[in-house]
Formats: sequence, C-alpha cells, structure tokens
Amino acid sequence: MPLSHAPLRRKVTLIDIAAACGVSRATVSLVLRGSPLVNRDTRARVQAELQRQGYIYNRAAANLRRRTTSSIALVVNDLGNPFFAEFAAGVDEVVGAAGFVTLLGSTGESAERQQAVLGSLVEHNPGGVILSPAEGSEAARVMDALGPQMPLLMFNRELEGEAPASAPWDTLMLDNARGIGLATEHLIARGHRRIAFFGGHARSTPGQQRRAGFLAAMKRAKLEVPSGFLVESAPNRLDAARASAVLLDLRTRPTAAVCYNDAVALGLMLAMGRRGMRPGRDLALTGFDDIDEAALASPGLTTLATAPRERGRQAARLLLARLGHPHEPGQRTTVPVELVIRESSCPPPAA
Amino acid sequence: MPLSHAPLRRKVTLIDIAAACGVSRATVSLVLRGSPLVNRDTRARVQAELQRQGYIYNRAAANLRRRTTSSIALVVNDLGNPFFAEFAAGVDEVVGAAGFVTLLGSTGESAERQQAVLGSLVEHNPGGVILSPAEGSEAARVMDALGPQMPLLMFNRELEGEAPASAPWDTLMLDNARGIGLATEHLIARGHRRIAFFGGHARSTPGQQRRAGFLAAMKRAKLEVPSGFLVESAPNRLDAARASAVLLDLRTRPTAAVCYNDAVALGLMLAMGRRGMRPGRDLALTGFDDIDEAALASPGLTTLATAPRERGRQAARLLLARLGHPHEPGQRTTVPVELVIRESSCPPPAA
DNA sequence: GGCTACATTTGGATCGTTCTATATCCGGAC
DNA sequence: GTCCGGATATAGAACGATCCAAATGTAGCC
Repeated sequence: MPLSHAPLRRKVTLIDIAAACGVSRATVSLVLRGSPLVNRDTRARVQAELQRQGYIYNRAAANLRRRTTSSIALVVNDLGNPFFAEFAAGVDEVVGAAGFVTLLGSTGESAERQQAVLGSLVEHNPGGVILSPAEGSEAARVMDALGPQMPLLMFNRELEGEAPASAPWDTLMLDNARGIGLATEHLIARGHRRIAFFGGHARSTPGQQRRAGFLAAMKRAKLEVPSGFLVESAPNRLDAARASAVLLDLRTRPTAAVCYNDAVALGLMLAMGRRGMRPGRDLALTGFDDIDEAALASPGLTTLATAPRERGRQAARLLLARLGHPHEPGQRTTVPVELVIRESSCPPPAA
Repeated sequence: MPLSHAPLRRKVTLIDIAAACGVSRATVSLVLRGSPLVNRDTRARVQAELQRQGYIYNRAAANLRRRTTSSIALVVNDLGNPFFAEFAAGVDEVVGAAGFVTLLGSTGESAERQQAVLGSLVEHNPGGVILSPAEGSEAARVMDALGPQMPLLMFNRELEGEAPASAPWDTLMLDNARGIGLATEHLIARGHRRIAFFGGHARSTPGQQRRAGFLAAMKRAKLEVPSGFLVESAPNRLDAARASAVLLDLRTRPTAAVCYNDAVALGLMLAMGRRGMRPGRDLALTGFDDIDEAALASPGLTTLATAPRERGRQAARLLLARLGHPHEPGQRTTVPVELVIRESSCPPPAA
C-alpha cells in the first residue's frame, strides 16, 4: 500500500554544530548526552552553539544506530469511550514520564482495522505494544503482525486462540467475575430474587466472565435464572436502549438487572424513562466501570469502579518492566474492582 | 536446551532477505515499494522470502534516508475530558487513514509539562503538530520548542503573544462568541431578563470569547448584567460545583445562567441538587460542547454542539494539507456551533 | 629525554533504508 | 559480428546519529 510522506526542509544536524565549533561530530554527540569526558569549556561552547542554531535532536537516527526504541504503541478500540480514554491518559502519563512517546492507534472495534493499525505501528519500531483487542481478534493474526519478539500487553480482553509458547504476552484483566458477583450479591442482599443479566456480547472475554460471575452468584444463592433473563446487546448505550424492550416486555419481569457495563445500564435507564418507568424504583440496576456519568445519572448508578486511569498507568508500568526481559514467561495480572453503591440498586417493591 | 544465554534474535532486514534470495538490497527495496522495475519472478521470490522470514519494514530508517516523516504529533490538555478524547479520536482517524501515525502527548493543562512534551515529541520528527494549548502557554516558548519550520495547527485556544511573521500557524477555533450568543438569545426569547454567565476562566481564549458573546447578546437586548452575574471557575465539574455558591447566594439571583461549558453546567446542577433546588425549574441553564452526558442529565441540558470528533478530523485534514506547503501564510478557520435545546432552558417562573 | 598515566578528542565504521549512476543481459537491426 | 535499446539488477554513497579503537596533548616521575 502506497503511503504519502511529507517532504522536510533541511535541518540543523550534529555536523553543522561541530563545524561551527571546530570540533568533531563525536564530541558534539558526547555533549548532547552529557558525557563527563568533554572539557568544561568545549561543552559550554558546544551548548551555546546548539542553542544558537536551534538544534533538534534526531532520535530516530540515534535509535537506528543504537538499536533501541523510544516509543510504545497503544491500541484501543475507541477513544470516544471514556473508559478507554481514561486508560489511554494513564498509559501516556507513565510512558511519557519514562521518556518514551506513545504511538496511538484505534481500531473502532474492527479486527480488520486492528490488523492494519498494528501493521502500521510496528513499522515504527515501538518497544512494545499495549493492546485492548477488538472483538474477535485472533492470536495468530496479531502475532503475525507483531512478530515473535515484540513485548505485548493485553488489556481487558483475551485474544481468541492460544498464545504460542515461544511468544507469551502479559495480560492485565479486570476481575470481571468477582465484580459482577459483588453486584449480584448486593442486589440479593437487598431482597431481590428475580434478577436478570443485561447487555454485552456473550462471547467476548469480559462478557463471558461477567455472565459467569452473575450465574455463579445466583447459584450460590440458589436462585433461578429463567432463560429470558439473559439479554445480549452491543456494549453501548444506543444498542442497549434498543435491546431493553426484550427485557421490559417479559411477562414476568425481573425486579433487578445486573448490567454488563455503565453504558448499557444508562441505555436501559433511557428506555425505561421513555416508558414512564423509573429506574431505581420500578427496576433496580447496577453497572460496571463507574464512568463519570454513573455518579451523575438520576438516580445515581450503583456500579463497579475500575479506576481506568490507574489501570492505564499499571499497564504502562507492566510493559516497561517487560522491555528489558523479552523472553521471560508471560505474566497474568488481575485487578480487583470495587462496588460503589448508589441509588439505582434499591430494594424490590415487595420488600 | 538451556535458554539462559539464548541471544536475542536479530531483526530481519533487507540484507537478510537479499542474501536468502541471491539478489541485492536494492532489488528487495524495489520490491517492497512495488516498483515495476523488478522482474515478476524475482518479485515473487522476494515476496515469499519476506513472508517466510517475517520481515518488518523499518520506517524510521527509510524516513531518515528519504528525509520524510510518517507521523503527526497530537498534544491535548487532558484525554480524560470527553471533548478532547473525541477530538483525538477524530484526529487519529484521519491521520491513520493518510498512512501516518499519531504521536500522543498530554499536558494536564500545565504550560511546563506542555513544554517538556513538545520537546520530547519534536525529537521524533513529526511532520506537524496539532496543539490544543494549555492555559497560559506562550507563543515564544512553543516556537522555541518546535523550531520555525514545524507545521502547526492550534485548536480551540490561542497562544499568548504574537505569531512571528516568519512562522505562522493555522488555527481551528469554535465560534464561541456566536454560540454563546445563540444560547443567550434563546434564554431571552424564553422570557428571562436576569441572566448570569457562569464558570470558566475569564482570561483563557474561549473564556474571553464566550463572555464577549454573552455580553454582546445582553447588550443587543438592552439587558443589564450586574457585576455579581459574572462568576469564574476552573472549567471542570468539581470546581464549578464549588463556585456555584457564589452565584446561588446572591441576594437577587438570576433566573438563568449561561454556563461556560457542559462540565461547568453539570457542576452547577449538582450544587443545586444539594440545596434542594431543581435545575430547569428554579434556574434555567445552558452549557457548551454537547458531551454525551448533556443529553443524559436530568433535566436534559440545553447546549451547543461542537461535534468534537468531526473537529478532530478537520484539524487533521488541515494539518495534512499544510504539510506540503510549509511557507504559505497561516490560515484561520472558525467553525459554527449548533444550539441543541433540551429541558434545562425552561422559561422563568414568572412567565 | 623517555616513560607512563590521565584527560580529551577524533576518524572511520555502522544502524537499515533509498537514491544515483552504472552494469549486465538479451534480442533484433544493420 | 557489432551496435543499440529496453528490461533488470546492482554497487556504493548517502541520511544523522553512536560506538570503538586509536590519537593527541599534558603532566609528573625517574
């Protein structure tokens, strides 16, 4: 695929500075890197000249020669999703503080685009990749794009297919099952018996885990889950609002719904409002993520806080730590989530 | 087999492919770039070998040799702000489609950090920079970090100080004054007479423009603006909630408030709720940005839609167009915003 | 003066590509 | 048999930095 490239004007290089100071390139290079080997006077002269000519270090050239990198690639599904935006902010914070630069890519939740994005990013030779995979992305294809050497940290979702033993990756996952378990138990404790699980794709990693957490909690409490009480939707507000009808039109409605995430819960609330139902009174519900809107919604949404910015920082730290040791076995990290109780998880009408 | 001293396998380069195929580096290079000069058979052989060895193109080396770039730097205040997150998503979309990669930096609204971030990004030799400047950033310092040649697009805010004639930049600004004018006129049309302007920093570019738009509209309608009706705050929810007291404690309260942006409006709504006041009944208000939460809040927030993702796309297109022509005069683009009427802008109690 | 020790400086070679100019092969025209 | 032109292929010098080994200068010591 042909790519367009922009022409550049001639820039000031080491050679220009060296010539102006009457020293060699090597000396200027040493000054740039703060080596103690250069004489005080020489250093001062060179530094003045660097300033005067407005020299800009060419890190790409240095990286080429030194066979190093100074960037990290970050690939997320959609920056428009506040969860990922916060995550990205956290990643960039730590990556930047470590003197690296973040190469951004977004997939729009398409495995095809993800493949193209990875292919493009990897050509820029990042030190490693933080990937929040698009739904349905396969391990084999990802490894194909990245090569076997690239340090890789998977966030939030697993890839489909096995990790080759030769090229393990690190993972950073939320404790989805336990989180949803907490929410479910909270609703049960408030007296609910007919509880549904609403939204998300059943086959995605978090979807599986969250459903599993829900079902396990219900089983522990010896409560039935009628088949109509498991409703799928895309993990966004719009599609959730659409899918709400399936739940709300049931002959025997649940008294509470554990939602896949906050966006879905907010979509359900929207749909309820349109029918004149009041969330938190006519139906209790919980979310997942604790996005800003959760606190703001009316009623406030009971949800699971995941601290996405801190997760971003953590992801960056994990990947940076891995850079030096590309061949050690992949490390799996699961972070707990915290139940934040607000008004949406009211007791059932009967109680 | 012990792995302890396993050498890190060198990356595959042109030379490896050339050697394996019995051709020269130049030929492989031509194949990579799809030149018609190579024989069909040779091309096929080389391509098979590229595949077989898992060759990854080193764009940094190519850019060095060709004196080109394949990246764009994007510097925003805070990705956690949905407005900028959407903007960034739009930028990356177009930048990626043009075969470039986005280098991300965020300033956390600090001119100091911005300086460091720009310094770090510019070493990676981006083709241009899209900058949404931190408050109080000065033209001279920014130009100092970027050098006089770097194509630059300023979004949303102006820099303090003059653009040097030698190095103009492009700007993409929202039509703040007109937008706020629309909101103000809308409230006046609904019957409000005592209207305040709430939130934002008076000295920031959008702050100045929005205040000016408000004052102009009030003047056109021959309405007074008592001095207490101009309240400042940081442009976020938290500080706005804090600053709300100043407005709500006034002896003669306004019946409506034009807010600096949605975050500020939501903060004001929050503060009202705590006092038992109902936004949209006890006080009408409007926002700016039309973030997702605006539609969701209760009551829905009347606001000005800025379509931040589309603005991001537009910014990227403007900058990409500029890459080829770095010396043409800077171009100023102002985009209109659209009034979205919801329930928060109710008529005053009297009417 | 010759020697070593230390501080400072430097000329290539090199990283992985691309560019320029030149080389080679081949078949057909003369 | 020579010459020519088109089609392919290639060697070697870039690009802007860093690394290495070696060179230079300076001082102290015998």
